[in-house]
Amino acid sequence: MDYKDLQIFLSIAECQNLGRASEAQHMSASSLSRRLAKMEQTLGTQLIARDTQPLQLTFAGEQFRQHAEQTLVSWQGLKTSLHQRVSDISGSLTLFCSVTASYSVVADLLTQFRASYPNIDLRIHTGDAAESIPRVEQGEADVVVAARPERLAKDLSFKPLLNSPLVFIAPRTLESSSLLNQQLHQVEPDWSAIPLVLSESGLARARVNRWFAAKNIKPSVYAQVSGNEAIVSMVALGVGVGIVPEIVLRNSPMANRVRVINVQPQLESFSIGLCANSQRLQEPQLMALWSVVE
Amino acid sequence: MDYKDLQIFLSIAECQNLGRASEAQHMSASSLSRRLAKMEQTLGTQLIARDTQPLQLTFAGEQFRQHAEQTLVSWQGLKTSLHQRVSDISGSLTLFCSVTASYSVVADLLTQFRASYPNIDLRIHTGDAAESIPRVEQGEADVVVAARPERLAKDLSFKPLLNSPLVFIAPRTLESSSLLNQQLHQVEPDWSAIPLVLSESGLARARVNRWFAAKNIKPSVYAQVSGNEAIVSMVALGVGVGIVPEIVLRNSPMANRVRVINVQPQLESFSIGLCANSQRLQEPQLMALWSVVE
DNA sequence: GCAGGTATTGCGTAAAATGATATATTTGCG
DNA sequence: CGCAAATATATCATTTTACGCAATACCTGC
Repeated sequence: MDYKDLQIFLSIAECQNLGRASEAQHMSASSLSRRLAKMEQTLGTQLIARDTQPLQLTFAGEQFRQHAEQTLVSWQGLKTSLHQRVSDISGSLTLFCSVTASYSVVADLLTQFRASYPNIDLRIHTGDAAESIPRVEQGEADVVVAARPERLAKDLSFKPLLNSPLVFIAPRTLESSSLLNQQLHQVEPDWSAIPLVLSESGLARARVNRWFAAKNIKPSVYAQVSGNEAIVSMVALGVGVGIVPEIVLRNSPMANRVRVINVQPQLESFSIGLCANSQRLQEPQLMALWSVVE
Repeated sequence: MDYKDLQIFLSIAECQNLGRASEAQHMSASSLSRRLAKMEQTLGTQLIARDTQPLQLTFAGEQFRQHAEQTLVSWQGLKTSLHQRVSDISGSLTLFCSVTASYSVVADLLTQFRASYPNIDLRIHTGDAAESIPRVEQGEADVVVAARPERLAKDLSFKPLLNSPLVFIAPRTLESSSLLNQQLHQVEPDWSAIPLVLSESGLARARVNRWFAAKNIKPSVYAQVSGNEAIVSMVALGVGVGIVPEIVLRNSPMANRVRVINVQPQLESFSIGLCANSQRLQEPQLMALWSVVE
């Protein structure tokens, strides 16, 4: 039995459904199902009645829930009490990230961070992901969430949080007879005939340029946009094909009006993480943030 | 963090030394060391001061010890409370095993069993391991600890506990000029010239017979003994070469007067475990014992 | 300074967890 | 009643993690 199991169990009990719990825990539902089954096997009792919807705790499950809650509270208490000296460090921290990042990674990060360091005043600024690195270099932000650049300036430190592939997206248009759609159904479409919506600058743009250069193609750029989120919107409107990190797509309300198209070779993945000035990592607030990412 | 980690930590804290803790937990010291290091990394603090002997808890370690104890007590309580219906089953259970088994596997098994089912009166009989299977077949014992036979009678159930290889042992005699020693230092000794001390019967004897038959050798049997423990003693006295399960050797006070010799091919390992009549597994006492072995 | 016991690290192997996919099961609605 | 959507579980390939052994680093007491 693992503390992660306890957390998973509480999450399932709260969500009353594996799917939602799997999102909350950032794990596949199959994994949750198996871990729950294993807990039940360990205890030799059924904890959750599966023949009902929403899921309901059995008597044993209720007992276990109490144990799990109590244990995790004690654990959390221990952790914070051991960090007490640093937990009452105060001050402020300015974090810059894209809107997408603020919805996904940053949201989780903050939950943890606020619990451990309630006295640090965290200010979040959002903007185009391409601006992240410059902002931290120029000291306009203490820390940023950014994709790891090809060559990281040597006075910057990077702490990876997750990977996200860079994908081509096309409008999920109904008129399959459109010129755009005809092109895309070819094995090797004529890219010079396809209007593209690209980032104005930044790592994504650099990778796209390289991808086309490798194929010796001069792409036809319909629009250059600042902010990956806008790319999804424009593609959804049907103006052309765009290229965005998969995580942007996943968090976009337009995601269902757009489809991912497979290309070969695949573009290199983004490694998204925290980035800050190496010297300044000694500052207590930054150390605190760093320590939250285990 | 895992409940096993908590247990390991408590064990280290109690033993004040990794070596003893590793025996108590049936794990290698290196594993304990690594798991302790990982716990400290998780908590971001040192838990045990390594620069002192015996090992001493730091302040954080003391805090953690309290958390661990409290959590494990709560966990143990939960388990027993969920098994309450069966935990107050009473009755008696007769277990037959070899002396060696009673020292090693059975000792641990009993600790667990008594904690979970204090009202079951467990009677232990010890004797030659070769008698185990007959005893359970004839109903003289409710359950036995035995090596898994090649062909298990179909009305018997077997639950493995551990594996132990079957090894050749020779006296660790100082007179390296002895005839026996000269033979054994050959790459392929003349087995017909080496006096052997073997089990009178049982699985070990069957495997030994097969081993020699495969080499087309007629072994020279000096003595046939009932009880593997006696083999070690006789070999220690210098009468010849014996063949015993490694676990018998490890638990023998004669172990240091004897040495293991390598032979090719190696004899097949023993799988040692619990064995009982399949039908009778429905009886509450046997179910209880079975459930203790997770 | 040098044994003897003790903790840690490197490395190859073995076991466990995971996600993607396929399958079974249930729920809700026409 | 039956079909579609949603939900849980099983299977499989892959990755990750834990393990023991052996080699190394470390401390202790003489």
